[in-house]
Amino acid sequence: MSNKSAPTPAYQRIKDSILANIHSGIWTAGTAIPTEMALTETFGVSRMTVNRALKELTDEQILERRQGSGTFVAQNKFNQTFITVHNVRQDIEQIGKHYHANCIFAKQIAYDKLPDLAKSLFLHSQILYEVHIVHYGDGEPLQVERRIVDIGLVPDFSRQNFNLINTSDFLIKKVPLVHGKYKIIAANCPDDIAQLLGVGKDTPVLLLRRHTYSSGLVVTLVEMWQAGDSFMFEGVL
Amino acid sequence: MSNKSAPTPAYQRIKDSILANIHSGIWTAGTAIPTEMALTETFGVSRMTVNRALKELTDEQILERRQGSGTFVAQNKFNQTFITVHNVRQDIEQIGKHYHANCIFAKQIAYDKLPDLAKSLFLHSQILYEVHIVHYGDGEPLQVERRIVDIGLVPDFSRQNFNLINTSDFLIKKVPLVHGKYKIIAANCPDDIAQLLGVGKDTPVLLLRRHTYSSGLVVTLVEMWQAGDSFMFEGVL
DNA sequence: TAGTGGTCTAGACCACGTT
DNA sequence: ACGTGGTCTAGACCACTAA
Repeated sequence: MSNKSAPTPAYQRIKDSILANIHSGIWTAGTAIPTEMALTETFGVSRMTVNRALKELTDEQILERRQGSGTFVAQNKFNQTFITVHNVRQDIEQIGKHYHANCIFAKQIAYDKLPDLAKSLFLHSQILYEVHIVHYGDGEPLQVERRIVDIGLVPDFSRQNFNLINTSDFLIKKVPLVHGKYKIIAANCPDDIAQLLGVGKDTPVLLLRRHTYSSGLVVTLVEMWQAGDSFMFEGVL
Repeated sequence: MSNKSAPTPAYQRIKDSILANIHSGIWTAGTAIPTEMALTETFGVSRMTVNRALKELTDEQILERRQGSGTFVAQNKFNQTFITVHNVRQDIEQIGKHYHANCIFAKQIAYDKLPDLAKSLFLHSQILYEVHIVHYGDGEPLQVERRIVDIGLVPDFSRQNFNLINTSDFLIKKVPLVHGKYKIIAANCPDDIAQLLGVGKDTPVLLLRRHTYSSGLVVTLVEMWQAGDSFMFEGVL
């Protein structure tokens, strides 16, 4: 009765079979697919194995399950697309360019000198540190990072050399399991950023702004500016 | 011996416990966590239940598993962020505005009148259809959609009323399980788009460009323009 | 009430890495 | 050789939905 554990696992064969039925149009969005018991008999496997296949397809938003009712082909897919935002360094190296960084500003700052946006986020913090870092690909400036960190929560931060250490890499080691929110905005490039990026003033740029929490407190607020045509977010559905 | 199926499932309690250890800093990135057998005894559950908890945390990129070696706290997290791009209609209705659409252009177009980008994608297609649609929130134009569809693959497309039917919703029904690539670009708003969006020329705008495949052929190419400050992509890590 | 999915058990064999 | 995770079984009880 034991399974010979063929090259392709049973749950994968079941997934492939279901995907083939959807792909070929036999099962369209909203269609009820066979029950777990039915698939158990069709494929000659235990219910747990069928369950795993269906659960994974549900996690991938391809199926939708309703307890007491059945399993259905999901409606979405087009409507929910994921974009992956990587580390700057990874992004730059992935397009085959040599990466380096230059930290041009690193100072402790007073709470009342913060921009309004930052004030609303760092309500309970007194000790804040700001860094400005330019990220280069093959010697060309591709991204400007402006970051504010609550060094009450990450005391070592101000003692790092950010020409060598990536701020994100450092923070994730010190403050694991963070949670954040971000926005991508198209903006005209302010003067100072334009100079650093080597583009004309009022060139359109992508601004990614993110603040990151740990245990309910904002650890860091970061703005990443990049010239619109030299860099972009990219992803696969 | 049977489990009483408490309000919170056993696998969830195990996940919570592991997350608590990571969150509190007891287990940091790279740390090896207890083996499945050890957790089986600790929590008094079967190995399958422990396995589910660990598998889910691995899928969520919080743990990393190495066969023959062990389970470890993952390094990433900061470095891979997901942005969800929804349907325009969903996005507009989610911010509490009334949605409506206006299709202002819908014509079959000849292959040699395509822009270069489109030519490279629709190599094998002869019958192409282009639509321009403006999406409104509370009567205000928020997004302009320009789309080219291979109606050799989706013949019904040209007969729809896109004031009422969402192009994405229609396509996903006709061409299930598609696969696509997209880019988000910051650009200066061209004249015609600026007029439709009701913004000044050269206002910075977000341009999301996506082409979508089915069975290896490009089904549709779409450009979605939206004013930089009135709309944005947003997500949670 | 009958049928569905949600969860769980107590075993098992296997592939892989480390020793 | 040994311990790890990867997969699987043949049952089971439960919660939920629909008839």
